Amino acid sequence: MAEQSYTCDCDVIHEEVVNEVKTKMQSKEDYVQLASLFKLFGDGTRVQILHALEQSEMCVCDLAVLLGVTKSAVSHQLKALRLANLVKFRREAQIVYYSLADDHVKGMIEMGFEHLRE
Amino acid sequence: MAEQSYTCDCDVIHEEVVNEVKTKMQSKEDYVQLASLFKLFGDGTRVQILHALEQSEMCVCDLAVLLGVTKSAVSHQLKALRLANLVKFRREAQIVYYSLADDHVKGMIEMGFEHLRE
DNA sequence: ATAGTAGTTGAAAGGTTGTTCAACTACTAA
DNA sequence: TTAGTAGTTGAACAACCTTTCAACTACTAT
Repeated sequence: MAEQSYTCDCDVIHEEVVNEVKTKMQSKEDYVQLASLFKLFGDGTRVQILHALEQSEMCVCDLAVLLGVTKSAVSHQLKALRLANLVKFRREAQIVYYSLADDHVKGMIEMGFEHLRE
Repeated sequence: MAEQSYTCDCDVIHEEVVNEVKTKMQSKEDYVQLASLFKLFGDGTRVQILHALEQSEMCVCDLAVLLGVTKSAVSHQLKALRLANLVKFRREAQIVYYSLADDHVKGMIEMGFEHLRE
């Protein structure tokens, strides 16, 4: 068989399988984007914030007290969650109330906890 | 009200809400464990491996060719996935075949892609 | 036994990430 | 206006993560 320009360091062992699977795969960028989403759930503080907001909308100070971290740390994480459209917020005087943007978050966290219980 | 030893840098604004939410929260370690699970989906290479194995069991070289990375990189990531019981494997002569450990993985990835499409 | 391929592993290097700190804005109350 | 609290932000630092490289094990075939 003709030589191919592999970017890896080994031969194809099951070429048909690889080709078949290749047709089912999404683009590289899609996976990077998907990974970025999961990454947001991949931090103890952030996942706590998300689970807390599942129970009730809360302001930055409430979250800081609940988690035992600084306002700044919470605010930084909320910004990341905001940019990914996982949380939304409303301002009332000086206080900014955060809440979950939709129900996907709840489903993700439930599914995660389920896997751990198994 | 009596002074409390807060580990954060602000006052409780909505004490009842915080106390109510606190009763619904899991332990800190539970969130750390949950975050560790999500962290595994939070890397482009790993999430590609998982999605590929959703289609068919494959050996390390197949995966390396499919993703365009070295055997070593794939093997390192597979080890992490193995330790978290997300994938299982069987050896046949020199070849080690990997596959998904259960159906939770499929559900997680589906839910993630769904959120991105929204 | 020898050579070859599949796969694993530990260390090193570079990049990414999370928290802290200090300075800032936004809004309120006197 | 002034003081005070809520919240945000950027820089810096430390911790962590991913890939690469080189050396290794496991198994096969001659």
